[in-house]
Amino acid sequence: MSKLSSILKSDAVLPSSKEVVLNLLCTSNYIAEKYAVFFKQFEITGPQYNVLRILRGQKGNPANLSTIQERMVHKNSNAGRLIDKLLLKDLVERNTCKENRRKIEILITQKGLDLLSSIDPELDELESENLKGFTKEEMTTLSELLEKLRE
Amino acid sequence: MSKLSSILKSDAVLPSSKEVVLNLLCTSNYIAEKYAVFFKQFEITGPQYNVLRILRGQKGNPANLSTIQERMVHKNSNAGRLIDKLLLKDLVERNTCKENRRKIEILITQKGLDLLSSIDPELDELESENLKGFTKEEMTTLSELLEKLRE
DNA sequence: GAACAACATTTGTTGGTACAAATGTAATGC
DNA sequence: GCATTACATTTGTACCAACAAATGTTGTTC
Repeated sequence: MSKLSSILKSDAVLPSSKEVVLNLLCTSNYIAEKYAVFFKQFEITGPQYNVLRILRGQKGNPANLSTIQERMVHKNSNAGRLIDKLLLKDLVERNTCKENRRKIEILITQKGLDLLSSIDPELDELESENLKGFTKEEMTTLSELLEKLRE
Repeated sequence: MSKLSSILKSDAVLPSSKEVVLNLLCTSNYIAEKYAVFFKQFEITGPQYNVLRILRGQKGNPANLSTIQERMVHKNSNAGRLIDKLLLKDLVERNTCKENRRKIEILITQKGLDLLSSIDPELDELESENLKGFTKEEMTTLSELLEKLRE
């Protein structure tokens, strides 16, 4: 059972608005934890994967810090320190930009690309597993309602 | 605009399953951030509020750490250190249990209760504001779909 | 060209999450 | 009663989030 009441061990009757928010937070935690466990096998974290994905999307062009920050799921994370961690694992390369020495150029390394290649098929599997009980319509409805909540 | 593409600055077409997950994470961040800003006025954080709520729900009976942990939205948070923070603000009281000295008894203070009283009406307002565009049916549907995702 | 503002990143600090290990206490079996 | 086990909390470490301040660089204005 994964009802709110059993997660929070409380039988209190809540207004629908609180129930929605608590469901949102609990489900988000649940999914985030699944991802964390998944990424751990690759000795990486979710935010670090996010950075690598963005860098791969650059298709060879270097990205600077602010661009990465903008595109991350967590806008307020400190991309600089995430890059530090990725550097230690040789998954990215960092150079100061010659034309504008305020900027730094960040590139994904071949090792980084290889790691992503090994992660992606398994991640796809995890994702379809997560949503295996859902019809296409339910997924669309859920996405729309979540989007509406951000308005 | 709060569409995923504008949040993540990417026009990539994603499979529905990835889209749902990203929408979930983005919406959860969005809401969590709103709450963080809200609680900040009261010099408290979301998890700390969560602990205070649980303690108030005890209606005068002390709670021990493991009980609090169990009932929290974030199960893996370190309730012990949250209690430390609350102690510094005199919002809770901590005593070692006389019958079983392994346990500690945690109680919310009058100051803590007063703080909750001042927070609650404003929080209710924030919550109904968050969901003001939703019909009752939409809220139910959203809660159900979120719950289904945890199965 | 010196002062100033704008930009890009780095650093520092506080708070929380996640997990493992250590500590102290109580109950159980022999 | 002593060792073992289970229980409840504390402590330690690594990582991320949130935010403010500092640093270094470039562009602009007078």
